Amino acid sequence: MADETALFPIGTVSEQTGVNTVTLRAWERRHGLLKPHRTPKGHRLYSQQDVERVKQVLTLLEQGIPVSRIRDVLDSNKSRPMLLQPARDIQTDNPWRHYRALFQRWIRQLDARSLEHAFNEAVSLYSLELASQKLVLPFYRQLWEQQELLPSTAADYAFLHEFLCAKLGSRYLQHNSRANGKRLLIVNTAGHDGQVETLLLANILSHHGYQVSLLGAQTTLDHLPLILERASFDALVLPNSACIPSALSILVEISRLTVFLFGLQNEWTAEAPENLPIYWLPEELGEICAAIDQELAKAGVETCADKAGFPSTIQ
Amino acid sequence: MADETALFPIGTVSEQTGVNTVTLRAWERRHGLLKPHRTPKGHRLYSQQDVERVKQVLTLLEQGIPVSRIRDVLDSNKSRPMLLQPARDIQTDNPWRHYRALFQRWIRQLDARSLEHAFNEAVSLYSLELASQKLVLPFYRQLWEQQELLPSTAADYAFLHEFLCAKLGSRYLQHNSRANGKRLLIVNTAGHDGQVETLLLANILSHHGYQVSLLGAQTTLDHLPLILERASFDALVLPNSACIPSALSILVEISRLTVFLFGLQNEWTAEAPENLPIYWLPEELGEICAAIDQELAKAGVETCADKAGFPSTIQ
DNA sequence: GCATACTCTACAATACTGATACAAACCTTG
DNA sequence: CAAGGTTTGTATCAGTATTGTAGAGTATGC
Repeated sequence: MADETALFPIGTVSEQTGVNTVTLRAWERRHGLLKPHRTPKGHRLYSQQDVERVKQVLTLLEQGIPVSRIRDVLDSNKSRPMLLQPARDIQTDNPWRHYRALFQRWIRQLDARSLEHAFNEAVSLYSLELASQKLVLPFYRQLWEQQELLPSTAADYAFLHEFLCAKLGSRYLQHNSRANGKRLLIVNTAGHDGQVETLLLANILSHHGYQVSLLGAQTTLDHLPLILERASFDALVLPNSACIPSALSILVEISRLTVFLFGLQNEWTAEAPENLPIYWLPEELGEICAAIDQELAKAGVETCADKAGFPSTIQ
Repeated sequence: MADETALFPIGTVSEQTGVNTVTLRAWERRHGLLKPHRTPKGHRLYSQQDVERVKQVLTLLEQGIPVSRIRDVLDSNKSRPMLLQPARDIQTDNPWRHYRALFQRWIRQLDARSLEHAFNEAVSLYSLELASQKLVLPFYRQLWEQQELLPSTAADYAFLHEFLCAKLGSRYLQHNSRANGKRLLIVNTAGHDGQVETLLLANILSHHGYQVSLLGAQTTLDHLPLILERASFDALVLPNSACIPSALSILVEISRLTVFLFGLQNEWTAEAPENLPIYWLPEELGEICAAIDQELAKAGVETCADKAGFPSTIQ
């Protein structure tokens, strides 16, 4: 269990990161890179976040950024979460090229550990939304296409898929355990191929504060009414695929839930029923939360006015 | 028997937990980690909860958290909802009944957060191996069977599957990033159905220190030679399914890798080639690491020698 | 009466602390 | 390109903290 409250002594941090204890102290003394808590007697106590920071420092070092500048780099990114260019060297023009190269390398070598490093760094320097859109998803989809043609890349795809499921699953659980907002049910009716996209969505939403429940590929629309009786949700999120308009309409009418669809729009969806609370999520990942917030706020108002007296879930 | 009110003297606790009596007293005196009841004459009397607490302390110690901090960590967890509740039910007779009930409840309500709490607790009180064997896998398999018959339980299965993938993936990455041992390649040729078992295995092995790379369901035996050229591994771990004896034999001869098979043995495997380094992993999860350690140690010493002599794990 | 437990002090093995020192690598600058 | 300075990782040191264990002396329980 990764307790947020857990604090580690310097030796443990050294083991976990591979940085000499002496060096850790030197970084702190010379550059203030870390400011661990102290015991009353002065022993350093590092939090899990400190450990993460050390790992970030390491990856920046690998890119040839001098230690003395790293603090500025890290702190300036912290204050402006989204868009600041990280260190200069990396990103002469396109920051993602750098990460693409890293991804390529670690995936070819099936090195999950290094791949995780690269992933963490990209996400922490930018954001999950941006990193996904610019790096992860294009890469993943490209491998998927290749894998169908070239058997030699099947392993790359299988490896990345497994990695992304693990990593995104991990973050989803972490965020979700702290989430306190409305309850969303995400159902991946798209099967294996939709797994990564679904997990990504779950990540974004739980990070934003929604309490997300995730259902895997064995569920179909038919099951949903039964499920919705058992637990109360504020909205339903579905992939476009395997959504039969009529079935969906009926579902919405019965459940009186707001439904969000994600993925590419296809024919029928252009003519989606207008009088039902069915919405398309924007393709831009960064806009998804705002879109849901907005519709749910509206729905929240309507609900009270419209169907006053009814419990928010169906009966 | 074994009511929750049972109280043990310090020696018994020491035996049950492996912690020296002197140490237990020191923990109490120096850090107030435990506050056992006392007889009128001052002898310590520990409850079952105290014993559990000691075990929690041990797992935190393993993570490198200093004894002096552990009290805070445990107490801050206590203030959070789930963690302390089990106290009574757990140990009446069968601790797993308690968790089965919790699992049932949280799965029915699709409540990932509570489910995670229950999972964490079971794993930290016992071990992943034990919790998997006694609780998680039986539960998972039961749902799998039900789900084929009763459509109403399809969601339960889909939910648990997704949860386990996320949770096990998360722990796997965490362990793996600290692992420093030999490199293992686990390939899940079994597809969706093998995902949880494979992740479980990856967890156990990476926790034990092996550097584990994980390949998902798109890989077949045919791909492996290509893959093995790109990255070096010390051994290969495969599910029994989809293993054609002849193909496997050839693969082993070419790659000169030790291969471990997991899952139920089927017909052909009884007659597995005896002169090749192909071994079955024991069904008992707790014994898997030892088995691999043993074979790899042997292989390491007499790499190219003839290992016809020892049929230990095969069979 | 013998095994077990109690308290308290002591001790050895680590681990951590700040400070200083030094060599190698990386810069300026002339 | 050479001289001189700076940066950075590591080594060392003396002093202190932490932590498991040992022992002495005494009390309890079956």
